[in-house]
Amino acid sequence: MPDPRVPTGNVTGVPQVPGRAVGGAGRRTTGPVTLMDVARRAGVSLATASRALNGGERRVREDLRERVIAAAAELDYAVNTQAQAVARGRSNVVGLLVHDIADPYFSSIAAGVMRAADEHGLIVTLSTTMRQPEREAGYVASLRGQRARAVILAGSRVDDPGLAERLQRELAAFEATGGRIAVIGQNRLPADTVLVENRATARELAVALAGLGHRRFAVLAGPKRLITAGDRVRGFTEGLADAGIDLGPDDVVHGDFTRDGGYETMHALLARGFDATCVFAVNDVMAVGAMAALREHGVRLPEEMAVAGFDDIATLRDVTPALTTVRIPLEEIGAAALSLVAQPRAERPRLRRVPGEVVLRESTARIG
Amino acid sequence: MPDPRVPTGNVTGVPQVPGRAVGGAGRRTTGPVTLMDVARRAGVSLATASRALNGGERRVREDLRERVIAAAAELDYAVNTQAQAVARGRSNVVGLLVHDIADPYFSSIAAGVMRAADEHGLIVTLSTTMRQPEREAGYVASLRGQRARAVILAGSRVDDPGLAERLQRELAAFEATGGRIAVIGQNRLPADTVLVENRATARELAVALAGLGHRRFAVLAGPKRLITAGDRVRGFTEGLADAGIDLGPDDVVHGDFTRDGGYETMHALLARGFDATCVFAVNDVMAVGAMAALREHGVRLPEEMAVAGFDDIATLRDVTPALTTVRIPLEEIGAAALSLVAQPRAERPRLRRVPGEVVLRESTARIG
DNA sequence: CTGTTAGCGCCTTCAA
DNA sequence: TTGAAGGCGCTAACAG
Repeated sequence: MPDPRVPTGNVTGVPQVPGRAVGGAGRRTTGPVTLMDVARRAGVSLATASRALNGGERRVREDLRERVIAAAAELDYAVNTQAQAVARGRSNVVGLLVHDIADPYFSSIAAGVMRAADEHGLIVTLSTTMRQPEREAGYVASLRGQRARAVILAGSRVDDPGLAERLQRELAAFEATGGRIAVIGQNRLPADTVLVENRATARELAVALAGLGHRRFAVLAGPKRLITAGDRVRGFTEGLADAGIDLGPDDVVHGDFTRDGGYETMHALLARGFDATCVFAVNDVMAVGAMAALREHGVRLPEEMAVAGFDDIATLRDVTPALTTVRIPLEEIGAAALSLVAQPRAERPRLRRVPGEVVLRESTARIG
Repeated sequence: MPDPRVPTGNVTGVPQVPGRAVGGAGRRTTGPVTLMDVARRAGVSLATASRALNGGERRVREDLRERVIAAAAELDYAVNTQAQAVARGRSNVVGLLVHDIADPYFSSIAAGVMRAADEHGLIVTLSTTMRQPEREAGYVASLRGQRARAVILAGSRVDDPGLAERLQRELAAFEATGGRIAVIGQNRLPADTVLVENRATARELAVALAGLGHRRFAVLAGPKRLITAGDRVRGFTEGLADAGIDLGPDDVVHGDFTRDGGYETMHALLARGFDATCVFAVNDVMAVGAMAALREHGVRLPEEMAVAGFDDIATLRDVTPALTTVRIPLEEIGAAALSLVAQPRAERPRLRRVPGEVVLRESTARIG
């Protein structure tokens, strides 16, 4: 159960919700069953009913306790969590902020968050920026209004000082009201962070690809301001340098962080002409788009062109040729982020490093 | 903005949250800024402040209104939506119930729900059953506790009278407290429904495949109790019958509704031996799993075996050979469901029919 | 148009 | 252990 304190109702199977009339002095309205109703039916006070139902410490006599629980079940009572939150000053909801929930990267993270939230008895509200990072701050403000217990920022940080400052202020305000914060991706905010080793693993990937005999590369780099994308490009460049390979500015082309982004930049590259044996797309979804574009141009994969991605998206593991990529444990990352915010705040921000793993598959054949 | 009534704060850019001391009689606590603080700073009453900030109808003098808004901005005030909901008796949250958010079918629907929710100023809380339909009722109860404005059931209905009855009772209770309900998929619940024409379109698909010359089929049917899966199998069987083709019980094998389900049942089928030129998997994710299994067995696609799926998952549009499938407008379905629950309840449940569209691609070559 | 005053449903001291 | 009562932050009559 998501929250053990919430009576599931219907234990007795008596569908008594509409038109119930309690005790001698029935309630006037037909609105939701309230704790008052339960208390009256059980013949106890409001306070006792509250303690019996919620009671962290069991300081209520057993028979009364049972009567209250029975009454709650009979009336199909469900505690008003909003009122509970107002009275207690804090709620049980965690806000999850993503750029696009249809993107498998985010939906995998979300799955992990949901699983962990369930275990912790927390409720998750979802917000999507529609890939407009400038909306993040507004959502954090909204979550502060909801008195959310925590917020998880799953989207990549953005290279924009103005935005970052506005977001930081909003986060500070959120935290000032007792909210917890976790960031997934980069360690650029003074908050608990699940750091994905984009740069280091992209570097390993480059070395591995060079080891396969590739010497000339093109990079589909994603949006310029997205730090996740930038880190991957940087790491990749470094890895190539390790192998004595130089990546010219013309070899790096920018575009959207989506399938269509990969498709279009690949098309542009093909139209312009380029000299490489291997294309690195900074995420799998783009890589798949690039593969489609290459095929349309009659380029045979992997013989005539190698392609590598990043993330190891589960749904994409069956594309052909199988995609060389970096495995990122997205679901675990989501779960880890939720665990962080479920814990009380530490003195210093916690940092959880998550390594990636290079996975060489058929899309990058050995050459030379 | 998600909710125009929620002041975004930080309009002035004064980071005044922690340690503010208002007017002569500063507040004792350092807790969240309250409407009372705003009212005091603006020199108006609580009611006026409330009206100025929320004011559906603008019945507050302009200068006062401005003073209140300025005060709110200076204090970085964010209305406590929980308290608001308690006072008003209803909240702005909609519960979205899916089986698995990592499944692209559900994440696409979720994307549509999010987009529409944003337009309507509603907040979405996500719940996942982890593919255990018996958990649905519990989540509806939890949403009743949250005083959610509505719930959207995105997962397939299940063929289980006991479960259905428990869910119905829970939904009735939810509705009795003023909640709205929308169901995606089958029209088996007395609630607004976005009906996906699984059966009719599966039938069309079968006819189309028969038109390609196929005469012997195998069906990866998914779980027995999942009605979405069942409807697709039924429609497909009917379509074959239209073409004078009989589908024997041995030609239909059950398994999970996932990629691995498709992979494993296909493997089982191959191990057992079967006589078909075309495999129909009841969703795309399973179809991709089946393709992987076929390849492992050295079966060439599509020459030696045709494969068809269902849903037209965007992320899977680039598999090779391109997958024949039925296009379902998942995002629009999600948006439609949200629109239904955003409207006031009608006398009779609304029904929105969503047709699918057969998309023939390379995975099902013409034979004969 | 503005302010006063009850609530909304629940939790939680504070006495008993 | 139990109950009465005040308070959480906000809204919505109801008077002015």
